[in-house]
Parts: sequence; C-alpha cells; structure tokens
Amino acid sequence: MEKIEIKSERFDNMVEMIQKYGGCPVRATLKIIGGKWKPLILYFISVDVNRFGQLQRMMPDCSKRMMTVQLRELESDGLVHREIFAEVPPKVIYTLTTKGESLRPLFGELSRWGIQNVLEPQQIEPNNSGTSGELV
Amino acid sequence: MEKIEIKSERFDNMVEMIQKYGGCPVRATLKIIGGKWKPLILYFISVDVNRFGQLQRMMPDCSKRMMTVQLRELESDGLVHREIFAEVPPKVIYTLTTKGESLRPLFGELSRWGIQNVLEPQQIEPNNSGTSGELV
DNA sequence: AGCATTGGTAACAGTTTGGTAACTAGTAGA
DNA sequence: TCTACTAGTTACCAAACTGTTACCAATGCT
Repeated sequence: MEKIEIKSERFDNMVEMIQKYGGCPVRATLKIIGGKWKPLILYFISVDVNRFGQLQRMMPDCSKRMMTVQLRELESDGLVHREIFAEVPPKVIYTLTTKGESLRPLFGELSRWGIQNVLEPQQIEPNNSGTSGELV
Repeated sequence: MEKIEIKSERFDNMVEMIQKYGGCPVRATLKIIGGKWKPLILYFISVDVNRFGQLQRMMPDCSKRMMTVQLRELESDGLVHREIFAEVPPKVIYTLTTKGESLRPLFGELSRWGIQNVLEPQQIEPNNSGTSGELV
C-alpha cells in the first residue's frame, strides 16, 4: 500500500475538482459536443446554415432522424435555439445560443489539433497506426 | 433549389477542410480523446501516476479491462508510451508522448468550459435541463 | 386528383462502446 | 504448500449510440 504523491503545478488538482463537481469536467464537455454530427451542425449553424433542410443538404450522410436527434440534444443542452414559424410548409430556424457561441475558441483548437496530429500524415515519427477509418 | 451562401470570416471554410482531409477535424480529435476514461487517464499519467496499478487505484470505477483497452488505444494513437520492464512481478510504466503532451492546452480549455457551462449550476438563464446523469 | 413542399415521427435493426467475472504467469515470502 | 504481487487476457453480456425505412400534416400548384 503506497502513498501516491501527485505533482500538481500544471493544471491544478483534478481530483479535487472531480470530488467537488461529481465528475471530470473534460468528460462533461465531451459528452455534450461528442455526438457524431454535433460539431458539423454547430459549425453550419454558426455560418447561418440555419434551417433543417439546409443542414440536411450540407450533410447528406446525416439522416433525417439523426439530424433531429442531434439538434434536439443540442437544444436541450442549451447550445442552439429553435424558432418555429407557424407557416405552411413549416419553417424552423436554428441559431446558436450564447453558450453555443462560447464554444468557438474550443472548436478552433480542437480543429487545429486534429489537422496537425490526425489528418495530416507528414510526420517524422513512424506513427501510422492507430484509430482510423471514417472520420465523420 | 436554393444556393446557400456561407459567410466564412470566422473559422475559415470547414467544407474545404472536410473535402481536403476526408473528415471533420474536430470530430477526428474527439474520436481520439473521447473514450470514457481517456481524459482522466491522460491527466493522471501527466502528473506521474504512471503505472497500471496506480492508475487503477486512482480510478476504482474503471475496470481492469477498460483500463487496458483505453491505454492500448491511447498507445496506438500515439498519445502515451508504454515501457515494459522485464521483472517479476511485471512492471510497466506509462508516459505521455510529445503528441500526448500537446493536448494540454486543449484539455485546459475543455475543462474550463465544462466547469463554467456544465458543472456549475449558478446561471441566470433558466437552463436546468439537458444531458445529465453520471459524468465520469 | 395528384404531386411537391418542410420538418419532422415511429418502429425497428445494427454497430460500437462499456462492464463483469473468472483466469493467467513467474517469483518471493511465510 | 499456500498466498500475494503485477499487469494483464478471455468470454460473455448490457447499454448506448447510430442508421434505415416508411409515414404524417397542411397548403399551393397543375
């Protein structure tokens, strides 16, 4: 039975945070943005592709059902706002909430890291193995 | 059939990136760090909790099998390095690779966003719904 | 009457991910 | 001889996530 001494100068003590909040904050974020189509949906809404049908045409591999499911989750997590117009045929527009907008810098970094470390293969280290296959 | 005009001043044209790399870079990153125990494992390794058994004692809810699975994926994705000592009883130590280290700032932001927007409930907006339940 | 339009649902099937419990090897110490 | 130690593996099961197909309503157009 050894005592583990954690050096916590870098990001400060995660164990305390987990106990305080009842969970890992990184994981909490990932649960919200981790849906297969969510990053892309958020991106498109952010550039004003804001109607259901438009989103579908931009992401033809995402089925209607998945589009609905993901949009509803984003809505209930407070990242997007759904406005319904009482017209026929129906009209619904999606916009980012403030919370949704606040993800921008994060997505910028996630994107940059992904390009540098996953999508661009020109690395000196012989690291061609790993999780591959379809990415979206 | 309408033409969709995307205003792309903010993060520049994602559609081009997806076509160039064959996938969404954000999603690519999330696939690598998204495993249930990966953020925590990476964190603990980063603070020198670097042996299998130590990791297990720090994360008692992660079973042996899951620990192995996640560690092997992290290894094959090039985020952690696994060094085996030919001793009895066996000794293996895990360390972050350069690629693994490069995740630090990203994890910092993911953590901050999670605390502010998910784990801390004190918000003015009445946004108490959403994905909840166990976080780790 | 018949078709197109938009923004969905419902029922179901398949895939991926996570979890449990039992078992392993080789050596040291009681 | 029996137990403990470390770092796993194997077989199997359950839950979560994603995908397919068919269907709906209200109106306008031909």
